[in-house]
Amino acid sequence: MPKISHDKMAIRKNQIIDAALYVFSDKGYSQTKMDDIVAYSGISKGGIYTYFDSKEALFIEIANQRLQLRRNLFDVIKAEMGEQLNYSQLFRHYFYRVLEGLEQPGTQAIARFSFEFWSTLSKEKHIKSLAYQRYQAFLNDLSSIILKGIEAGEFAPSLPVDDLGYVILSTLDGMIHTHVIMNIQLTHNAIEAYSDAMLCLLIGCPKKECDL
Amino acid sequence: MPKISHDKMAIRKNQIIDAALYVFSDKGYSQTKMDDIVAYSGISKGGIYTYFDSKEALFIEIANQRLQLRRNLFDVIKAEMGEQLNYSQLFRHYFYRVLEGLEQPGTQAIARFSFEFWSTLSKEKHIKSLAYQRYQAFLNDLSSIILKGIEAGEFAPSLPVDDLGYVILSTLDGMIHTHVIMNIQLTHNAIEAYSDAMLCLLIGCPKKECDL
Amino acid sequence: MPKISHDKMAIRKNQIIDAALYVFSDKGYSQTKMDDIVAYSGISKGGIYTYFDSKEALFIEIANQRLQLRRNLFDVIKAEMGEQLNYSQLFRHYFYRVLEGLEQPGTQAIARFSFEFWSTLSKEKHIKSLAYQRYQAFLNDLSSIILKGIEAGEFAPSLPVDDLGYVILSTLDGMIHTHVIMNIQLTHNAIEAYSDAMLCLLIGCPKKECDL
Amino acid sequence: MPKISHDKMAIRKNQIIDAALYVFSDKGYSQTKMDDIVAYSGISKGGIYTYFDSKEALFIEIANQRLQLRRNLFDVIKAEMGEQLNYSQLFRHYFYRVLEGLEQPGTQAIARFSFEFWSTLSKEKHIKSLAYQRYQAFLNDLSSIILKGIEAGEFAPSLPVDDLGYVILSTLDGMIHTHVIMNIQLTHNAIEAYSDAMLCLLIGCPKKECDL
DNA sequence: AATGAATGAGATTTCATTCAT
DNA sequence: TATGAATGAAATCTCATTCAT
Repeated sequence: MPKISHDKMAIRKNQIIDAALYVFSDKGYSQTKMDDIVAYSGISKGGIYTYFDSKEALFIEIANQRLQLRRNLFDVIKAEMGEQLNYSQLFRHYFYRVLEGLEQPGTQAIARFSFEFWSTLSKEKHIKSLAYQRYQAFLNDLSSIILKGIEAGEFAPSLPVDDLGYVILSTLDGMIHTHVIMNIQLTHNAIEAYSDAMLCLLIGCPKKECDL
Repeated sequence: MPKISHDKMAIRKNQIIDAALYVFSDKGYSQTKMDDIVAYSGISKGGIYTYFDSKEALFIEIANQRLQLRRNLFDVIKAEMGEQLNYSQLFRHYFYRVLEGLEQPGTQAIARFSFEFWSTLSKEKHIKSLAYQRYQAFLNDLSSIILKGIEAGEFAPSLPVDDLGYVILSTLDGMIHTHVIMNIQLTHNAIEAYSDAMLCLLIGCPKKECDL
Repeated sequence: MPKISHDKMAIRKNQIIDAALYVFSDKGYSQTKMDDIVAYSGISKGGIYTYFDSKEALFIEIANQRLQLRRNLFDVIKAEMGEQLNYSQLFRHYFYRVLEGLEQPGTQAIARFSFEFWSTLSKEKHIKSLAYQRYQAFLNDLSSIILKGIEAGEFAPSLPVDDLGYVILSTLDGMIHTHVIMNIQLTHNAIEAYSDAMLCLLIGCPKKECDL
Repeated sequence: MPKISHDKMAIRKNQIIDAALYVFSDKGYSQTKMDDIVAYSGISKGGIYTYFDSKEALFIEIANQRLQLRRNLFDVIKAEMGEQLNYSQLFRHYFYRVLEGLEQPGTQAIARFSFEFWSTLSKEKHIKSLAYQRYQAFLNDLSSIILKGIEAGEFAPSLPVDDLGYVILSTLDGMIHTHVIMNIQLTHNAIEAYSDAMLCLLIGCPKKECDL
């Protein structure tokens, strides 16, 4: 019998999350002080620690929400495009959506503090395992779609699906990293080139031909 | 008229660099305290500050040395392989060299603290411009090789060379990032898949064919 | 809605002030480390910084309290002496009070670190303006008393009141400075001579006569 | 048999003194780094320490030179004014010379770092005794002139000459202090008022009359 | 549950002085 | 003598987290 209702707690939690997202975006992860979140959320230090064990926990909550969004993206695209979509187009749309989506306000900032978080804490045991879970979850999504593409006769990769998954996830992150961390302009042509390369991989362009 | 010779000073500088490289690798960039470098190098605090203005300057020196190494890598490969090497093979070798090279002791650690450095400090003006210079330098190297491949009739990319450069540099970083930061196993197959994808891009696999 | 009452906070603030006053007196301003104040007050480093932004702020608080005391001194003397006091006597008492008061325990030490503070930091903008405010406040007090003395027909200075104020404040400080900073014995006769000189000024001893 | 002549050494010493004077004036005593003096003098760190044991010794050398100047001031005034000068005029000239002299370039800066030096180091034994010597030397000069003024029938102080000396030296310092440390404007009227007051003291304005 | 004052272990950099060359 | 690289003991302020109220 909680003294305040679950609804109230959820509202409060969201207030905190929103404030954290805002401040992390503004200052980056390490430069954000708990006091900044206190100031922006209007909730007291103790209040925040009631709902989140640490600054880290706050990030992880945000990261999980973002992960859901990204995992849902294939479904969203499917829904938007309707049934006439083939798998190649699905992937193309996905890459464009993610990379062009970086220009939406706030998105780069989130990517920025996320990269910062992982690279700062990647050595900690519990962070390692968390990263692994996230990767696996995402890889599953990807693999199942690729497999469907293969079943549909559209994809014919010459290498195992999981390895393709590694490449796709990694390189997509790399495209984002160079843009948001190294601050290099990301052009439309680069996005197209990237998509082409990934599609080649999935479709299985004949190596011999390609490589001479 | 220096009190001690330039040689001695160079030796001392290297002592410091070596110690910093060791400690950064061991603890990561932000977790490294100047005291750690002092302890490991056996050189006094003031002594280190005689040669390097800050921890940041120490990192940048290391990063510059690594950049040289990476920029030289194409030449090294050419020299090793002799003249019979074609450009496709040159790139394949390059990708393998970089990615398999991660298994050499110390290499991952260096990548790790480098990612950490850039993601932590990427917002600072002078770091931004440094990142940009490094990117441009590297892009130049890459572009000139791709252009030679085109002249040789081996490459026929369907997109501008600079955009290809962005994709290659970014995605290669991404491959490394996922492995060293997210701690995901990097398989031989993934390296191969990655190389295939990049080669498709350079050779210009016919899009229509590829994408249906 | 403070977690602890305002009273408790005031007590804590005073604890810190007292400790700072003690340590400044003991070691001087620049030789006092925050750690000394921490040790002597028994309050944690962070606790002190909760109440005072810096060592400087701590000094200024002390200095303001002392300023109040000194500004009140004329009133105190009036109250003690009753109505039969004339303005000449008021000033004489004031000079004696201040200069003989230096022999009270702790007073010299306070003067000492105050001189140190001002001479060390006098070039900083915000310190300059602070010094100016303090001077003006004090000058006002002095001027209004001198003016009353004039109205009462007791004083007849031959120069503007503000300039007299400058001389009185400056020279009184000088008397203190020589004693506490240069460590020169301050005799009763010197105090008397000083008072005579200042009184001449206020009363307006005929110049011709004086100067031949 | 010195390897380099005394002349060369004297030149070198002066080079250092000049540089120190310049930098102390520019930055104040505590803010001056030995490296600043090295940079400005063009003489190496070791070189400076060959001639002066410490930063403190450097200040003391400068202070001694200035003391000589100030001690000579009475003679200079006498010489300039010729024999028709009486003692009252001598003192008046002296006060004006010192106080108006503050407007000469560099003079305030010297006063500033001198006050800083003494107030920072006044607690050290050897500094205390140095200050005492300087005071005595100066007091002697002053006393002997006052005595001559008495002999000449011009002065008739009602208090011992040494106490008058204390008052004159102290208050003159105080006038300077308020101007250069507290940054308060020093007016012509204030200087006149100050001179009047001191002259009253020397001439011995009848107390009863003055004080009612 | 909520508050926010208190904690205290750091972390970077400075600089007078020394001394090997 | 002259040089200037090396020393290393400080010293200020930060901030995630706790816990008495």
